[in-house]
Amino acid sequence: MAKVKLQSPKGMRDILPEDQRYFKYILKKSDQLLDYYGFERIDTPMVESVELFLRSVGESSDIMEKEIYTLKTKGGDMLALRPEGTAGVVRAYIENGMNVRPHPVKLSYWGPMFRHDQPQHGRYRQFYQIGVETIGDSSEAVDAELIFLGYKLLDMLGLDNYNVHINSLGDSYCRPGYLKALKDYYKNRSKKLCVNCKNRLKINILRLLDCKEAECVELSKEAPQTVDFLDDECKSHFKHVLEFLDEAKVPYILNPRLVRGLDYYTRTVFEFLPDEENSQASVIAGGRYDKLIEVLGGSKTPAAGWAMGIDRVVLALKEKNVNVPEGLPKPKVFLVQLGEAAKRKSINLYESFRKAGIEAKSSIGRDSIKSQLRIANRLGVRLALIFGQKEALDGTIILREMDTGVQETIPLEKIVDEVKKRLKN
RNA sequence: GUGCCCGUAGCUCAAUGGUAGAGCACUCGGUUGUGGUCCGAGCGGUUGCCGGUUCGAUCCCGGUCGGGCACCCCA
Repeated sequence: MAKVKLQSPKGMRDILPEDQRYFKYILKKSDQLLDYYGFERIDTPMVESVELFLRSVGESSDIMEKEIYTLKTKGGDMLALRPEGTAGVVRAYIENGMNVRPHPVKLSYWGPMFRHDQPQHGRYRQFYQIGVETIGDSSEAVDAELIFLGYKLLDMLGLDNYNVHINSLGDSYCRPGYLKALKDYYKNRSKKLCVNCKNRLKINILRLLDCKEAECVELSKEAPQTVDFLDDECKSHFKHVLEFLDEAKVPYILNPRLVRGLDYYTRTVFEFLPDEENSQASVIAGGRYDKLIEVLGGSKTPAAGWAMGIDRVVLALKEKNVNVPEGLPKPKVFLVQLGEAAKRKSINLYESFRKAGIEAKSSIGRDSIKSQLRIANRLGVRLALIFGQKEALDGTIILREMDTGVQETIPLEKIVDEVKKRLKN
């Protein structure tokens, strides 16, 4: 068999130890915030039936048309790697009869998502999201709270350069009227559209609005806007959401051309984009999806939510040089062990430092004192403890101040206290 | 999926149409059980992979895989 160099699949990468602290940091902050706001954690499978996404995300969405990872089981079921989190959470809500819980049901999740897309800066085929869903409440306050939380979370993470772009898509009562107006508008102008948009005209007309082709952008400027077609209820809903945001001092930008790539959104849709102009790297996106639960077989239940791209947040944290805590606390003490007897006794000694809450390190496999002290030095510990044959026999240990090289022999039973004392100064 | 750029040791890079080096990193040593600086040694690459041109290719050509960027789209 030919030796083939193994590598991770395209667009999928390893998250190495030195990057784990970013994930830890982001997850910790989001837990702090979301716990307080009453979001309960839910985990759903990374694989679901294709049908679920077909019905939720939408057949004509790019996700279903070209990005979905599908697989056939040995039993013949068609499954898909989840491209996003909401569908699975809603499925779980219905399947587990969560409609009998007090509403709204507030759920949060995090985990890998999969899209077969062309990898690029901040875009991977396996990427990580944190998401929240508030199910069973149609009020404006929910939309506003979600947006506020997104804003707050970014702020807590040390990212304050994001704006909320917001729009309302209307609902099943008023959207048809809008879509018709849009269709009429484009009907006479279809010749000017790009190839893609000509296709969109038939399949998913809303998406014409966020095409980036120059001619299409030009046309969309004059196109009818969703807000002008909202019925009274939708209009009032949108207005109130904005009022809430004003009150909460969340800066937002009304963007009539903001539509989302997923079919299930109704009324409020929003995206968090960085300040820089023309940046498309949205880091949080979401909206209201009052129809989705019905579509997936539940009873009529309004809901809203968002998802945050963790990988993009990590990039932003690095770019902004945000101070992210080390993954492991810096060790204060290094335990040098020489010879069998010392190594045997070291296990308990090491453990007594852990119990005392003192960060210690050792390198149990190494024999020479030289290489062990080298490591101690590299780790930047303040104290080295030298524990050899002789000391193991005498029941003592040598305590060395790394800065000065000054050493002292201490009775073994007093060493933890002595280290504690010295670390205080 | 499309276009442009890229692919030499873990990292950063060098080199020549005749099969490759440096720095850093890593391991070890420089007196018996003592680090940082210094010195020395070692480890480490079928030059991403496959094929073509050639007497000969890491360098030329094609393909492929992977990466970067832009587009499409999106978190």
